[in-house]
Amino acid sequence: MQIMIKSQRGNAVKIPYATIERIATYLRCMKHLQAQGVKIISSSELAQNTKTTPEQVRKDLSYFGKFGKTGEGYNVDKLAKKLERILRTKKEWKVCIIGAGSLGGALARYPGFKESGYCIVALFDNNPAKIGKKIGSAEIFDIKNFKEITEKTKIELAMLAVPQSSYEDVKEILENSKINGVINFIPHTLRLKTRRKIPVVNVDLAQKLYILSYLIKNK
Amino acid sequence: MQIMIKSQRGNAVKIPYATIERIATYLRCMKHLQAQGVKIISSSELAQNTKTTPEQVRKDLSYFGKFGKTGEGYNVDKLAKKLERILRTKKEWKVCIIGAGSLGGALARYPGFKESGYCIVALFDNNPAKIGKKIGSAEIFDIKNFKEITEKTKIELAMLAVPQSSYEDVKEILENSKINGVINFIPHTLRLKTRRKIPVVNVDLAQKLYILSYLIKNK
DNA sequence: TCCTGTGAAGCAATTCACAGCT
DNA sequence: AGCTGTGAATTGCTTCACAGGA
Repeated sequence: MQIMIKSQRGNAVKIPYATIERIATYLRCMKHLQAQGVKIISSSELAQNTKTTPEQVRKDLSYFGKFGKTGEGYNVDKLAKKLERILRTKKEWKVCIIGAGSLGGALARYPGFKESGYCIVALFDNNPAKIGKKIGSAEIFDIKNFKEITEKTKIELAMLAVPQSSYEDVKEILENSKINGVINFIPHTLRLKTRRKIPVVNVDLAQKLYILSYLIKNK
Repeated sequence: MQIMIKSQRGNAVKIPYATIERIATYLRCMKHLQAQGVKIISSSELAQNTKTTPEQVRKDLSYFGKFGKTGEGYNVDKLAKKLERILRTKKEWKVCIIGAGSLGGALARYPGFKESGYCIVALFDNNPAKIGKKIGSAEIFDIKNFKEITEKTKIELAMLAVPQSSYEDVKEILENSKINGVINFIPHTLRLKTRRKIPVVNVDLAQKLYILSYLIKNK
């Protein structure tokens, strides 16, 4: 899977999906380095911290511009800013979580989202006992009001953390909403059939264990 | 990244990593079909359910053998069994979770692991208030006893769900243990430096949001 | 001397196209 | 007629190797 972008000169360029994944990882690494007060980093050091090769780092970055200084490396603060700009248009995205069970609750409490500029502003559930309660600063709303609340609050992203049995219901709710992107933790490959194309990132937790046991068996 | 396996005839074959990921997804799909009572499925139907192409499905499966019937499709029960056998050697793997916070707790309660044959048998934490309590059927133990308990109980897999600040400590504990594989939810690229190679699958939750916002921006 | 940036080469994965079976 | 299995062709990704700048 490749992603088209416009280059600085205006001509279209194809970017490998794997490059985007690594760019996000480089950014995370930059933030750690900033916290440690590191000012300059070379492609080989960055590669070591992200399980890749120096050439790969340089090639990945070169899709988006020239960020380094020859013979020296990359300025950590500057590169962090550039990578942020590559990955998103906004400073803060508003995110909701569908499903206020243990997984939904854990996602709501996960500190990494806020740190990265993704703000969990609401949860949705169909359990009356949960509605009205708060997790952190995010309130739990009735899933019936999903469309209304997300549109009023301008929530663009949703994370799905409901049990498998609610999969079809949630799919329909999303298709009728104005949500712009979805992270799906339900073990089904989600494909929303709407006119406008809504990107979906599927995360299957059990799949990770299958892959792990395969790797152990065949390492 | 490619993975070498021995083919039926004994010669080594390279398998794309992406193929393994898809095989795990096909298996999940097979289980849904079994639950629905579907007996036969074609490569094109399977492809539709897993966001890929029929050719890709057939090619993926062909690395491991011939599982279909010409002109008909695949027997769901039979294929499910075959895929299980491709992905793992054991019926049940014992898994522990390091970190009994909200993420660790959510993973311990996640029903999908047990359904797939991965049994959460223990959690580890350093908070005395939590030690001795239970989540589902899994007890929370003192992280100090990690090596002893995992070896005695024959736990092979670990999932990391501790805060970033405990990253270095946990890394050391794992390196001194007999754990055979790790799923890492800490936002650091984990690379264990031990003599025997321990496979690690890194899952960075915030990274998924970065990717999503990139896809929205460039769709 | 050291490290970036990048065309070109090499390698890997996917898609095509069709033979073959039922 | 319909669907699998698979070499061959194609496309895409990574690695190489080196020019060029500090």
